[in-house]
Amino acid sequence: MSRIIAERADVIPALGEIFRRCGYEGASIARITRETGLGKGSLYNFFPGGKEEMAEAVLANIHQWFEENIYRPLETEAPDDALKQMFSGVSSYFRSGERICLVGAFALEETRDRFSSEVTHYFHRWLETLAGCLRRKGYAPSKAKDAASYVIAGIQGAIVLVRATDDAAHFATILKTLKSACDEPRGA
Amino acid sequence: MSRIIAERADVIPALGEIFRRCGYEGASIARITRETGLGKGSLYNFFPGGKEEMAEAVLANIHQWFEENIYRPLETEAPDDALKQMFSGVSSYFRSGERICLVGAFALEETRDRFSSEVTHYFHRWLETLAGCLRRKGYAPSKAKDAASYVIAGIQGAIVLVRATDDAAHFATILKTLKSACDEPRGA
DNA sequence: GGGGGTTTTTACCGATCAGTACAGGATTTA
DNA sequence: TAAATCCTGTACTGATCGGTAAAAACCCCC
Repeated sequence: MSRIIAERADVIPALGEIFRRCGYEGASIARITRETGLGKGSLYNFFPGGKEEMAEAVLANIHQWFEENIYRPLETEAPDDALKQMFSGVSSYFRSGERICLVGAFALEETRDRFSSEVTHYFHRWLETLAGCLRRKGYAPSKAKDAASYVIAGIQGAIVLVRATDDAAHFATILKTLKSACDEPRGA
Repeated sequence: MSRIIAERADVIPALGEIFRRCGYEGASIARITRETGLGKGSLYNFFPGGKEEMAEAVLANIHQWFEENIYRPLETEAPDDALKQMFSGVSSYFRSGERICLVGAFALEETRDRFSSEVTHYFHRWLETLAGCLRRKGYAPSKAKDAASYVIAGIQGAIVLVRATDDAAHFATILKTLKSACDEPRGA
């Protein structure tokens, strides 16, 4: 290990994986120190606000990733390209459902209240950028909104299903169906 | 309150709601005693195995409900009726997403490992009975399996989305789209 | 080779965790 | 009514929780 073992930014991804694996309550400080290799002092030096600040930093980091890799393409690129990027990006980001969506998990946990603004922001941005993309693709505004929530729910549910059944194959088939549903909108 | 305030069976639904609200780790014994009104002694009298046995009882209770109200109709009734029952039953059971699916939540939590057999059983039964129903409706076997996982993922994701956005309206529109997707199978 | 400031280690805090032990109260049985 | 059994409130255990404080180690610049 080099001189400075870790900076604050270097710890955040590791924190993210711990929160993913254990949830917010299950990620005890003792566990975090053990798995990051950082002592309590270092942790509270990086994150004076304690565990809550750690989780906020992780959520901000996640949001930034989605902003750059998912939302921005949905806003700026050609609809079909953007959709393709979204599905492939999401598939590799969540490792076919073996890596859970921390924001979705937080939405189900009790911690939902604590981080409600981050959680709602994440999903609102996703909903609005995806709906915008579908509008540009030719969807009527209200259909675009419905389809966006439909697709995002499908992705979140695919993660749940993969974790529950321990069968990552579900993920690809579900996303494929979602993608084709985007391409051939049906009447509601 | 009557002579015997509560029997074991009476406590289980209350336990279920607490686990739903707080998760497994977040549902402390102190909290359970407070919200059920039962003392520690009574709780450990009903559930000698402690919190783990409480959660198992809740999961068994949930599974039984789905077995009777969702899976059995899917197996025995006419496909279209069974599907209708499933969607309306699920919608009222999860109160349009405002009540989460405890099994799905456990699948995302760390507790997944502890209750993995119950979690996988719940989803496997749902997958197999729904796929069977779709086969009887005319789906090819492999299409039926894919559609079943697609629909169940959609339902689970709808719950996540409702909780995240605090907008229960998503639930009905997503389930409506899922239902129409069952009625008009598209090519994959 | 020192200061001076910043990390990091370590011990410690009160609170809470799940679970146990047991005594006293209530109920049932005789 | 008396005895036996069952139920339940309460106090307690050791462990762990998140967080703090201060001393020790470290680094950079002079």
